[in-house]
Amino acid sequence: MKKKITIQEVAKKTGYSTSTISRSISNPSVVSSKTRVKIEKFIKKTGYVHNYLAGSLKSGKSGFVIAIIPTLRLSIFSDYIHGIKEKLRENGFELLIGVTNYNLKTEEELVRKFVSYKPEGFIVVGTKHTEATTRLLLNSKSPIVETWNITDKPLDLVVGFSNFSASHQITDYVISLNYKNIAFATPTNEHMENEHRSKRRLSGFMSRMKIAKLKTTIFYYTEPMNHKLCGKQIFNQFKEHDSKIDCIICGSETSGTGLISELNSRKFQIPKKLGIAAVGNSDITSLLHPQLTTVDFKVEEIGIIAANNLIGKIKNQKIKKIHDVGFELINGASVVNQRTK
Amino acid sequence: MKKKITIQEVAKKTGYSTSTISRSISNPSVVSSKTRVKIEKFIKKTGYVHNYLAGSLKSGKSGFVIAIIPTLRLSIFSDYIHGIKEKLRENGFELLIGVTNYNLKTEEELVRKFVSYKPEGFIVVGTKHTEATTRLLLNSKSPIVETWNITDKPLDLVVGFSNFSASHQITDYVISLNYKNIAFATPTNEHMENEHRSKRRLSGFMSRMKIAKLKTTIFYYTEPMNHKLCGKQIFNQFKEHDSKIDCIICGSETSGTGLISELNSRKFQIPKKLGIAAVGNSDITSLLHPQLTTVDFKVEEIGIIAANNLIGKIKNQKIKKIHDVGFELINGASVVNQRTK
DNA sequence: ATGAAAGCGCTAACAG
DNA sequence: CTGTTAGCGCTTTCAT
Repeated sequence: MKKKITIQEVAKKTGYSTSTISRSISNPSVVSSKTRVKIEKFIKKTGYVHNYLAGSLKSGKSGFVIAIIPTLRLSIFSDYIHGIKEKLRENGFELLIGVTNYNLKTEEELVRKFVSYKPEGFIVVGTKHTEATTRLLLNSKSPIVETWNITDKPLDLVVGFSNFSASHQITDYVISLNYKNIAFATPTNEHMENEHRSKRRLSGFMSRMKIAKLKTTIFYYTEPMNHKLCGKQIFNQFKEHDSKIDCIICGSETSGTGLISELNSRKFQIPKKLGIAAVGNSDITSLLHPQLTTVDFKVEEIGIIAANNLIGKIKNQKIKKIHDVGFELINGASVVNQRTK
Repeated sequence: MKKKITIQEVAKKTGYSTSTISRSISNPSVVSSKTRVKIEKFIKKTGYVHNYLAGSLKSGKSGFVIAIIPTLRLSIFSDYIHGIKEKLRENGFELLIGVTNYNLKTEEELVRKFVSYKPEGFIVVGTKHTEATTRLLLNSKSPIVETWNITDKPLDLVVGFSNFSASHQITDYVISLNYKNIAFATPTNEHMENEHRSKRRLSGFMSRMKIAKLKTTIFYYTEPMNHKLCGKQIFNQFKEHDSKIDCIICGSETSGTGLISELNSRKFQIPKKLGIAAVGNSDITSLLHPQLTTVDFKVEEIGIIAANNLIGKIKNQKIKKIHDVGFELINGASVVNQRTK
């Protein structure tokens, strides 16, 4: 086992100073090509490995960016991370991921841990945090991007969409199809407690229904991440409900796809006997039949823009504090106009 | 903007030495509780943030583990990462993820970059790497776990399953249901080039078919990550094929779910008019109707065991070099016994 | 249980 | 274009 070789040895053996070695690694263009070639050859020969961590201690630039997400196991979040990661890679930053399981206290613990890594920026999901999280984040003096929601008072930057408007709009669309007895499915309160976004979606629905002067029904599910269970729970409430619901709007892509799957397995005809819509899209919706009518949040784009704006801020560029990426209506066959059917 | 405070200032202001401060942070139990409380209070008050990177430079332990995967956008890989991450977290390691897009040259570049982060271990997908990758990995002197395949000559450790056997077994099962004219769908050669696992799956199919003395048909797809496109391409070849195929085994969960979706959208009855099976499972299969009959690789378990074994090796424990986690047959309704139907 | 001293491996002024 | 110098902030023997 040969001993570890440092930049010092490379310097000694090649006859250059450590600075020149350092430069020829991190900024080759400032070194004469003769020198560079000689050094590179020596490095290749000996298999010297540059210690990035030592460098960042001195330079004060860790190159790390922290992204904190609720879970890695829903495709909306892995697509979002994919967007972030791509943008960071282009700019030479490295990503450290923290997973909260939708728990704000866990988010706090993650932030507490990650500040020790001296990251150059934070990208977090949501605009609601514990006081300690906020303090830690602000104290770090690094740029922060909040995502997946929009607010007029971000900690620093925000890139997202209005969960209220998204829900409002899908409800509006469902109403425009002449559905009259519409239910909204949402996580139970205890599961919403940490998930401000679900509440905003429920509000969006209620608000639009009030305008239409329609009666509202709420169904609940307890396992927001479990497609099948959401589907089953919603179906059970639907079945036992006394008045005749003609459309269910699910508060998430998870519950929406789960419900379609549940109904399919019961050969319950959609949209003939019941319309289904949702707030949120995923790669699954387009594989189901009928395809779910829903609102797509362009999560990868949120990731890309969040990373982009964060990097801009790191580089002291002037960045727009509030970026609303909006959303897009996905017109599936899971609802149909009630007049013309 | 208050200046950054270091361990030195904490030492000075509390009247202790830097060693004591350091200990009370990373190894509190060796410090008297009176001292610890005093220091902790001071830290809380001033918001001092420990610099983890500086510490690891001195201690020689970065705490980083590198995981390299083909993509983050297939749930099999995010579930796998989830398993790894969970185990690492329990043991105080931090995860750095590299994404290859199924390209071995990209894998090489990622490894080249990541060795500079002085990681304490590597977890890679696959047992096939470029020569340079192998050299870099071995040169790093860190433990390495190869995954998703099994080999009797791992670089270091391996945790996986036999792609050949998995494919062999699903073929065996399909044959046992008295299907006679079975096609196998696989990525085109140019897309397999870097993906040894697809070749092994094709071989498993061919081998079992040979034993059964059945004629083989191969269908190809060109975009292994695109569910819908795989499905369409396979369907087109099926439609234009002259002899009457009664079952298609798809080489991946992606193509399998894509094909079911495609057939559903054409109201093509499964398994009545055509049986569908696959090699590989994902969260989508159980939401489709009929549910895909396939082989499940227990990817999260692979992640957990890989991380576990890596950590064991880091801690100089004796770890079994080769760990075959096997696979499990998932019995969906996408195939049916041809005799009794 | 605590302190003093040494230095992990690198980068960044600054000088030439 | 290259070298000299002076640490980055922490951990870790080795003492006491």
